[in-house]
Order: sequence, then C-alpha cells, then structure tokens
Amino acid sequence: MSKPAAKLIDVARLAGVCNATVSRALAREPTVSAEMLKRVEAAARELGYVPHGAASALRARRSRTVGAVLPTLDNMLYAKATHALQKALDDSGYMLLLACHDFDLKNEIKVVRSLIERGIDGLVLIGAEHDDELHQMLDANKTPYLLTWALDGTGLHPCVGFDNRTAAMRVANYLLDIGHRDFAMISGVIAGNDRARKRVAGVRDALHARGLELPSHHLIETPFTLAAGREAMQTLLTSTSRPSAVICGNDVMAVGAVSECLARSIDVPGEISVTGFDDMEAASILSPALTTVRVPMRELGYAAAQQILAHIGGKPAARVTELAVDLIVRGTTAPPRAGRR
Amino acid sequence: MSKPAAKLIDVARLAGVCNATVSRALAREPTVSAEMLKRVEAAARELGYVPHGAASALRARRSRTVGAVLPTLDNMLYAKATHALQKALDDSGYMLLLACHDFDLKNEIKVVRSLIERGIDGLVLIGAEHDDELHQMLDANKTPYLLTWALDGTGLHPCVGFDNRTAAMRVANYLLDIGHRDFAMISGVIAGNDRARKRVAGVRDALHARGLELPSHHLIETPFTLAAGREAMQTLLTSTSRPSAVICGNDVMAVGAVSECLARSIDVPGEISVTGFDDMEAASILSPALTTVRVPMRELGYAAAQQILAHIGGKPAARVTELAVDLIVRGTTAPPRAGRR
DNA sequence: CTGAAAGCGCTAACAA
DNA sequence: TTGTTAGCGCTTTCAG
Repeated sequence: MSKPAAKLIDVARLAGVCNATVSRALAREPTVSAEMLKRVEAAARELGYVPHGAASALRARRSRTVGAVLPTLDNMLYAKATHALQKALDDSGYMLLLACHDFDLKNEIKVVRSLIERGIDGLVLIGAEHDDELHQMLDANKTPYLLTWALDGTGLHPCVGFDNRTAAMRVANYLLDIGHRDFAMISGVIAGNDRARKRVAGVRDALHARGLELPSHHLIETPFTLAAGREAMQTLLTSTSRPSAVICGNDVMAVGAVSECLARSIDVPGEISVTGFDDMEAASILSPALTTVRVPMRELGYAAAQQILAHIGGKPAARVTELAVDLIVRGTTAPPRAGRR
Repeated sequence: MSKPAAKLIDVARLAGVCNATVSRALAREPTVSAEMLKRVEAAARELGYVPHGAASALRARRSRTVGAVLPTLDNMLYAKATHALQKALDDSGYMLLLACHDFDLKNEIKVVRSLIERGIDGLVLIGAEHDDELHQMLDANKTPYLLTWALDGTGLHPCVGFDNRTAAMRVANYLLDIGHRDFAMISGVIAGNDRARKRVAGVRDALHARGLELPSHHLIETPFTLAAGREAMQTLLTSTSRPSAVICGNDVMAVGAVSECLARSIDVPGEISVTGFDDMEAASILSPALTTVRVPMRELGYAAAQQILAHIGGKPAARVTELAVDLIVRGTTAPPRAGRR
C-alpha cells in the first residue's frame, strides 16, 4: 500500500510500449493510433497515473498555470472577477496561482517574483499602474501579462478593462443634470490605485466643466470597506455644509454610506443622493436599491482569460479590450430638495 | 536585450563558484560562509536571477505551493477565509493554487487531480464530505490534506473547523427561549454540502427536543445567494401559515430575506425574526443589524495554514482543531408578538 | 566549507 | 506510427 506513485515509464511498461508513445498518447497527439491510445489510457487508469507537472514544465517550458495578483480577495468585486477568471482558465485546462499585494505596489514586485518562480505561463494584473521593476522582471522572463480593470494610458501593455474616469464623469454628469450642485465623494485609498484615482479625477473634471469644485473637505479617502463608507458618511453628515449628493468609489462603501443615513433617519434619496460603483449583487437588492455604474465583472474575468491565453499561445489577440460600463439609476438618487440648489 | 533568463549556473560563474554553492547559499544553508553568501547574492541580484521552480520541484520533490478547493469564490465567506489562508501561507513562503468545484463533489475529484498534477505540497478542502475516490487519490500521491469549516465525524482526517450542528442548535434554542414556536428555515443547497446539512439538522434537533417540528413547507432549499434568500422569504411571507422566526443558512441569504421584509413594510424583528450564519461584515452594519453566529473566518484560514504547513513539514500538529463559534444577538430578533405563540 | 556528478520525470528531436 | 535518447535546471549525496 506504500508503493511510490506511478510514473510515465510504469504506464509504458504496463502498456508494452515506450515512454514517448505514452507521452504522446496522453497529450492526445493525432499521430497516435486509436488502438494505441486506448491501450495507454487503460494502463494509465489502472495505475492511477497522475502526470508529474514539474517534470513536464521543466522539459516543455510550459506549466499550464496562470498567475493573478489582486489587491485583496477580501472584497466582493475582486472575488467575483477572480471567480470568472478561474472558471474560464479551468475551461481551457489552466489553473490559477493566486496572490495578493494588499494595496502595496512594492509588495506586488515580491509577489510577482514568487509567481514567476513557480513557473506561470502568463500573468493577470489589476490596474494600469505598476512599478517599473515589475515590468522589467516580467520582460526579462518573457512572461506574457495583461492589465485589467483599467485601460493602459501609455498603450504599451495589453489590457482589458474600462475607462474609470469617463465612467465617473457619467455619474457626476447625471447628478448635475438632475440638479445637484453640492457634491461630496467617498473614495477608496488612492495611493497605488489608479482606478480610484481616475474615478476621483472623472468627478472633478465633470464638476469643473460646469464651473463647480469638489471642496477638499468633501473628498474623503478611506479604505474600501463597508465600515469605512459608513464612517465617512457620518463625517459628511456632521460637517457644517452638508452635500446633497455623495459619490462613492465603490458599492461596498456606498452601502455603508446609505446605512448610516438610514440609521440617522435621513431620507435617501429625499435628503441626500448616494451613488456607488461596480454594481455588485447587493446593490440591486437592498432597499433603497443603489444607483451605480455597472462594471461587467464576469465579462472582465472571462475576457482576461481569453486574452492572456491567446498571448500565451502566441495567437493573435486584441491588445486592448475596452468593456462598456453603464450607469444604472435606481433608488438612491433623486433631484435635490427645492431650495437646496 | 533578448538574452535568456539567468540560470543558477550563470550566477555560479559570475560569482566564481560552482552551482552547488549557489544552490546552498540561496537556500540559506548554514554551512555557507557569510562572505560566500554575500558574493552569491550580489551575483544573483546583478543577473536578476529568479530560480526555476519546476526544476527545483522536480529535484527536491517540494513546490512550496499549497492547493485549496472551494465551492466558489463568488461568496464573501469563502473569499474572506481564502484571503486569510493566502496571507498565512505567504508569510511562510508558500503560494496558493486555487480551484473551485462549484458545489459539485464529482467535479472536485477532477479539480484535485489537476492540483496534484501541478505539484502541490498539501491541500486544503472545505467541508468534511468528499468522494472516496478523492481520498484514495490523495493517499496514493501521499499529499497531506486538511478538512476545514467542519469537523470530521469519522475522525479519520485532520480538520480545523467547528460544529455546524451545535451552532445551528444554539440559534434555534435562543429563538425558542424567547418564545418562538413557528419556525421556518432558508437553507443553502444541501446536496454535497455537509455544512448546510448539519445546520438544518441542528435546527431540527433543537425543535424536536422541545416537541416541535420544522414543517416541510417551511424548509426552503435554495442557492446561497442574496437574490435566492429574498425570493425564499417572499415564498414564506405569501404562504398561508407565516412563521414567526426564520433561520437562514448564511448571512447573505439572511440579508436578502430581511430586505424582502423591509420592502413589504413587514417589521423585523417586530413581526418576524430573522437570523443569519457566519457574521460577515455587512451583518453588523446594515440596519437592522443581523442576529447571527460568528464564525471566525480569519482564524479558520490562519489555523488551516498553520496546520497544513505542519503536516507538510512532518511536524507534530493537532489533528483536530475545533474553533469556537458565538451566537451574536443583534437587531433582527425579538420575542414573537403577544398572542402569536 | 566547497566542488563534482548523478539524476528527478518528462518531452521533443531524430531515427527507424 | 512508434522507439531511442538527450537533456530541461536544479538539489543532493559523496568526495575533497
């Protein structure tokens, strides 16, 4: 019961052929005859043979593994997109080697080094902003990679994502159009997060275009969590000049912000309008339902898988895939109260 | 600019030593002199050397990679526990190879095969119920593994988790103690999910102990999603005999269930009490805050990492780690209305 | 403390 | 269509 795991050569012996034939058969190469294939498969099954990936990777220079580096898994949006990525990779026989950098771009370098060391065939990164050293390392190791959740401004790297700035402008313009003039924004931490920064920039630009400003005390930068969103709203509500519209950097924060209003019996959207970003499941189900920007996370994960696999396979592939985002107007926004503009 | 990535032998040549010395130095073996170590590290840095994991794994029979199989990443609880697992592994120089079986235990076998093939040193599984073939495969390949989120009833396998049945009994007993007699349960899909099944069993047992039953039309089995929780509550509310207390299989469903009540202006907990399970962040922040069972997901992930690493290292380790769970009474539960018992 | 040398299990030329 | 054979890059005895 304690014999070592079967190797390819054991399968070959049992099938009465040479190792190369087994290798070819198991790789389903068309040069192997049908009868041979059956014999080899029977032998492999009988021995419970599981290929030794490391040996295969060493020789074939291919691991059928793709790496992904996220800021964190502890966030529904990334978890969901990662799930889609994982499924799409799985469908193509690839596995996902996962790492998190915890919103620290220097840490990302170390993490990517570990990933390269483990022998990934390709890498999926989040956001367009990364340390130069990271790009150098990836280039030196000729590891194909893909930026996601944003569009690469430099045009140097393949990417699949959407325009965070334009999306944020859409939100701001909608609120402006229904009459809001007093804005606040609850943003995630901007350092090392180009998506967050672009969203703030989009809001600022939209306001400027109408001759308005986002006062600095109305821009709160805080972690991307429910609790932080709730606290930020508390700060805004207790400040002297209360805004009529609060744009949140993502849905998690927006749900926190809305719950703070509800707990204080402040009517949303009657007294204050709140918007989110991403359109997670809860956004449409909680009451009031959240006005937000729908980001196609599933499509993003799926497109990322297709694109990185195309690069790995040396197949032609779009360098830039821009996904459409939509403003979803639901129950947390309304025109400001008469006399409040 | 297109030279191949540096190998160990290149580092050796640059440092003027042999490959074995570099290998030892980089592995920080104590037999290497300090001066030698410095020289080797300088050479490695200069060349931007990244070890070739596949070669190392092939020779050393160790990949410094741990696999994990989840039902899905598309669920805050698993995502959070996985995050903790990933961080703890990272601290010990291990990476996480991730896969999902999508609540299909037959699929789990395939997925684990891929994981073994990729060369994992150990495996973390969710739940205590798995296909026999899975165990056989793992044993044949001598891959250490660990069951999590539940306790292994057979005592055959190492596990770190908690007693789902007892936890569910606690919830039911609390509701019984404050006077409820008309119960309903919104459970996740039970097939292939021992955690869900044990939670239902716990509720049933607690009711039986007081001479009560869970009527079959008051047990709704549905996916573990917000939307499903909401729909299930809708079904319960429109049925002829409305329960006074609804026990949900997890917090996500409970939040959905509560939001359905709120949308119908049914007071929670005044008209109906609702409980969750897991204590995710939103449970304490939304209004009304959810009465639930706190499951220590961080500790679970962390303990899982420690325990699987101990097994891998052949170190002594607890075979069974039982974590404590707590009933957290918050705003969604109250005694039933007078005359309703 | 350091060097020499033998593979780990597999794939892909090249031969037959 | 199948067999023979030479490594992939690293670790680890075994010598020195």
